[in-house]
Amino acid sequence: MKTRSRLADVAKLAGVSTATASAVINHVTGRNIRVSPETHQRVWDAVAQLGYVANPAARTLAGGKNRILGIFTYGPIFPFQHHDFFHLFLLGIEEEAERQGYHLLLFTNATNTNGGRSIFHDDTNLLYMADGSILLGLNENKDELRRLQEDGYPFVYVGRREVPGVSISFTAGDYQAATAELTCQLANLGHRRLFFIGFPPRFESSIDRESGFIQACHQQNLPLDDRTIFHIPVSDITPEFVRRQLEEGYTGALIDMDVQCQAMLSSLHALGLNVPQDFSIAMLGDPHYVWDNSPDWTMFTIPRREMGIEAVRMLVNQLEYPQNPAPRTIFLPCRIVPGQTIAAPYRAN
Amino acid sequence: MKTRSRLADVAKLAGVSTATASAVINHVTGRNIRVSPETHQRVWDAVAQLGYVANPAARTLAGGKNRILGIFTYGPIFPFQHHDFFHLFLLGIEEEAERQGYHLLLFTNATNTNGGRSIFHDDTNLLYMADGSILLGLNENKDELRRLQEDGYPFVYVGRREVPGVSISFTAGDYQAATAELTCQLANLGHRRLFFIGFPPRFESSIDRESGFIQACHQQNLPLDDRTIFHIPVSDITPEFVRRQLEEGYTGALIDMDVQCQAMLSSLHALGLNVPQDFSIAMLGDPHYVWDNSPDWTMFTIPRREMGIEAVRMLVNQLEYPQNPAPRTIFLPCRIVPGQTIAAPYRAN
DNA sequence: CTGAAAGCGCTTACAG
DNA sequence: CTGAAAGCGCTTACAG
Repeated sequence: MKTRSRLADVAKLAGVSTATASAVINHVTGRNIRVSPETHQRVWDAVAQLGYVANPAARTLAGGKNRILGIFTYGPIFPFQHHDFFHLFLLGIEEEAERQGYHLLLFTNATNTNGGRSIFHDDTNLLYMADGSILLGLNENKDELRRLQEDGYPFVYVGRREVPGVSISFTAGDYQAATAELTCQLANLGHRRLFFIGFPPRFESSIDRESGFIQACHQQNLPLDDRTIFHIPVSDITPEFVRRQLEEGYTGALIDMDVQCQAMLSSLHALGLNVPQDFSIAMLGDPHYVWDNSPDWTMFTIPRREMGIEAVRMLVNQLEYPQNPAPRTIFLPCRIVPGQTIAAPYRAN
Repeated sequence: MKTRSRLADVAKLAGVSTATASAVINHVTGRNIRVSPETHQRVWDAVAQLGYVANPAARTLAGGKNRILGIFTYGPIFPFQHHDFFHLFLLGIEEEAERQGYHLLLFTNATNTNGGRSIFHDDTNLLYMADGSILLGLNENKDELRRLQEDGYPFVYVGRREVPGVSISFTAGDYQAATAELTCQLANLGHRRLFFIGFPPRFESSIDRESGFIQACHQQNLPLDDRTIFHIPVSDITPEFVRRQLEEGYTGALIDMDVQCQAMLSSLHALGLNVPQDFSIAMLGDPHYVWDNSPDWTMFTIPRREMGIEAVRMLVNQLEYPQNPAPRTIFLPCRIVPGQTIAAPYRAN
């Protein structure tokens, strides 16, 4: 087992100082640092002869960047279910990181005492190993994000995140516009009463869908009352619930997730009703799970790959041009998928 | 933007030397290094007060470990196809890395001039950023593996890899045993003539399947001649080819991949024959793609998750007990999936 | 055009 | 029980 050669070895063999060798190897010669072609050649010859390879840790420590982007998720990044939640995000992230010449560091050793993951774990801010980081996942800790921002650590969240008091960078899907668009499509088909089932407005992504719905209701003059917006568990989407809605004159719904949509479907079936003949459903996102007998949902897809790509671009831009006041937030359009679950309302026929 | 505090700051605040602070923070107190409980407490108080987080690059450089495991693949780690090739490997790797307290560094910035990826890139050995690395992927460069081994860099390959002159650590699926088992099952059903379609023995995984087949043929006294083992492209698995094999008396085949198996199936259908009534097929691995009308294949599954887990364990063991002559190679059993594509041979009825 | 030297933030013998 | 000091392998002013 031979020992690795160091920059000093290269310098000695080439008959130059480590400063010169470093400059040559890092291709920073040409402006302030001028090196004769002969010296240049001697350095590269020495590198080749010794099989020199730089130690990235030393480079980092000496103040250079290490061209590593961190990836932090508030949970396992490779979940067990086949339909991998993060896969398309990661695909975009890797694709763009490779293009920009960055490695990816996955922070997996971050389990905190509550069983979740934390950035400020034990005695180490994990993220400082990387030049900057991409954060993903629903269960973020806003205090950590604030601290990160206050520390001046460069990061971008994949998904809109608002933290009171600080502004953080993110790339998000434009759920608001997509939800509004689907709502308008239903209105244009003749629906006059539409209701919404979403999650409590604890997550920005839920807020965006809900506000898209409300916005479209205003625009289309659809009524909003206490039977229009629901934050209820799947178990509450019962046939009784649905019957009540039908009695109120509702002819369609915008629903935020496949599980809820499927529950709605089951309840309609239980009442002997079909989609979209008797009732229209638009799904606000793409399915998380694979269902045996799933209709061809009318929905929008979340631009996961693009969100990953743009997050890397934004972060790299931040790292390489820190003074550049580039946009720190970006909304990417969601593609509307026509599907087969919306139609003109029954009563309108 | 406050500046990060260093170990020296912690030491000063706690009124101790950096050596003591380092020992406390790294939990190495107790044997040679004895620290009073009060000192211990003062150090941790200082850490908390300053929000101290260690710089992993400095740790690495100073000869300490940084608890980072590298992951190197000879191609994108997140391929575009939905049925993600690496997903289950990564799942196992992450799971075990988290358990062992290691982070994961994905080397994505490794594109070489040929469009592939290389470990020794430019003037840097990427892998030295990590304590040790896990390598995956079919298109490895054996020269790089040799150099890595000669440099004494700790790594484990997921999948059997043989490099002339050096012995490298790996975790592999036991394809040989699984192929032999399926061959024996067919023989026990009454098949006396079985043929094999595989890849040219350029990959260890192909060699293992082929030798498992040959071994079982010997054991079961099945004939081996020039129509028994094929390394042919999918396009050559034509009805003509199949008819020829049937004429030679073959009643079943062991085939190394879904694409080839499906081609075989099509050719049989074209001849008006059905599986398994007229012909038996065993698939040597699990499908890579999702097929519209795929039979319930008799096959074996590759223990991807377990291979990932064991690779991490082996690597960590190598890192933490370098003197420990633990097994450097491990073969994990493949699970046989009964399926519906093998049966007693037609002629035997 | 090039070199001597400081310094990045740690760990680890070694000395006491 | 604890500290002073060397050293890991680089980069980067700074001096000439």
